Amino acid sequence: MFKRTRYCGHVSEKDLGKEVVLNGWVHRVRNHGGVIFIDLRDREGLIQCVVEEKENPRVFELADTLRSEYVVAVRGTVRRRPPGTENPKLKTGDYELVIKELSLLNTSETLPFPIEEETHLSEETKLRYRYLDLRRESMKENLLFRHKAYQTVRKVFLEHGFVEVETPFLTKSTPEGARDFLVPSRLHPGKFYALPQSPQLFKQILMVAGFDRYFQIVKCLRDEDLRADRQPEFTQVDFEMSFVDEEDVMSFSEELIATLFKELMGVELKTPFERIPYSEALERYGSDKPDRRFGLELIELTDLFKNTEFMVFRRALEIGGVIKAINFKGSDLSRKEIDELTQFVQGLGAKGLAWIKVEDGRLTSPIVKFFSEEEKKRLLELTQAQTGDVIFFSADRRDAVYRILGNLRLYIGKRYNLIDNSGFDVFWVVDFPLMEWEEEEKRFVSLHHPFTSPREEDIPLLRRAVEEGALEEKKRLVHSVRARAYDLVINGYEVGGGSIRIHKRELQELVFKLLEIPQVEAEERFGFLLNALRYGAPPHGGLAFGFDRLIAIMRGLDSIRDVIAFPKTQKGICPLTGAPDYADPKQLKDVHIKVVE
RNA sequence: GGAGCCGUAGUUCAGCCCGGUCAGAACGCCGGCCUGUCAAGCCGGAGGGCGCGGGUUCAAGUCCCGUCGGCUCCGCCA
Repeated sequence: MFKRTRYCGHVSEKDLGKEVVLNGWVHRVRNHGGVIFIDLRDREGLIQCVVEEKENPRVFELADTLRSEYVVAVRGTVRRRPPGTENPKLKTGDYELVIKELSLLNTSETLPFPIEEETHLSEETKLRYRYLDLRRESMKENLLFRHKAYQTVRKVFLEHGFVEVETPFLTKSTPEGARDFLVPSRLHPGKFYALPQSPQLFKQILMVAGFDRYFQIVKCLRDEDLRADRQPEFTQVDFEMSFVDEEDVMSFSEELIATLFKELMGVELKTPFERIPYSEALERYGSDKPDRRFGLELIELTDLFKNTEFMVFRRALEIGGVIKAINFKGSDLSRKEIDELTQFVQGLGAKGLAWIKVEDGRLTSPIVKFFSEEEKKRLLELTQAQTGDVIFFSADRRDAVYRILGNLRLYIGKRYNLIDNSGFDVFWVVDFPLMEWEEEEKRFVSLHHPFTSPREEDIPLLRRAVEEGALEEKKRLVHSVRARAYDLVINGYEVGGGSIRIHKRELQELVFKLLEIPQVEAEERFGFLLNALRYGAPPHGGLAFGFDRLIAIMRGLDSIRDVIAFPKTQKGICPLTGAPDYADPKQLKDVHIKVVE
């Protein structure tokens, strides 16, 4: 075999007249009788190679047997294509390689699908033949783009004095948060390691150890249901800094993100990024990671309907709920279209979807008869409704209203192409409450994680909450405690989140107490962190970016599967390898596991 | 745990609403022709019984039930 002197995609003006050797895959063959064209492809691109029967009958004969995806080495001379035969669609389209020598390195069976962009393959086919799927231009570009992003991220961290440290994968299960993946211990029958949901505790301990600035590009594992933007194993760009406050972490994050967008895409993001309070995100968009690239904001109507005759609304008010609406302006929806949206919200758990259509300044709707003249008038004012508008209502518990209208808003935005895809909407969500009441478990849970620090001035509220006996008052106190946390949102995706952490043992114990994590359990689960906090833990904070999501957004993709080399299906299966699979009885015996049922 | 969409040649998909030449198209594949194409072209050919299992019916890709798989979403994801 002869060895490559050029990548196919790198052949250029300066190779004219020179002899080069290319190694690659036969992308396509065009046989015209006396002349054969071979599009030869490698990682860097594609170039046309040509052989004429009368010039080189021996090579021609071999070239005639080539099929798609055969692997070959060719030696030949680069020349300018004859005038009029250039291909402007190819980077190398002005040149071609005249083949002098051809070596067949391997054949290929007929492919299950063509290596081209046009065919949209089912996810299972893509993943089963991932090695072929990744030969396709866009998939290859996704991974090469991701590769460049790793390099840029490392460069920015190094410029700012961060130290790269690896943390363990075989570690300890922590309560709260996602379900852990467990690994049975062979040496300790009945005991299990947990795979890390994030390096959270280790990076805090590295701060206590004095490393001051840490980063890691690291896999995290969570055994939860999958989504287009959620895989059981995913990559975080994780960092932590000592002797800093929110501003330091956020401004460093902004520099990192802005550098990525600039160097990889030439996009200038305006820094500092805008900040919006958590409460505003929910009030206006019904989401803590709103897509602000279109309107359709939520309109508050609870007050307007406080004396309503409409039973559906009244019941919502009686349970302390709220009434909100969105106005789909100028949509002039048909009954059929409204039915489709109704079906959508029913899928979210809504009983139905109340709506009003404005026609010739009049309100048309099955529910309008329940409204007084005054209510109708004020409704038109508050929603600024005009002829052609359709207003959708949700009346329920506050969280349900946010969920239903927030998701309906997104659904309409996508369904009716309201989203402005031309740019990137990048902003921080700040002022999260530290905890919220979890009705199902009848206790408070952390919004971020239990190591997030409350604001200094809110700590007294926390202390009073611990003492408070009356639940309603306790809720009021706890809910008014703000966290020193921040989430980064781009185009409606949460791409990062972090906080200033608790660095004093006493405060950490107070938080555990409110979360009703018993002292014994706290000791058992993360006593090692509490212990570390005894020995001079510096104030610290950090953030982690969801690297897969970030890359997907930058590439304009809806699914992170397209930026992961070997992802899993929605059921957590890898069609390429067949994982997960049954274990060999011997292996199970080694790790002291007996499978029941 | 739940909702929705989808599953028909190697691939992408039409046919399903209104059961009865409905088993089709394109690409790919195989053979032939062809000296400038680049999604080459022209001629010819092979290839599936409609994810799987029940049921309804004289008759089922087509209707019903169940099940498996893919996708999207809710729950879940500190």
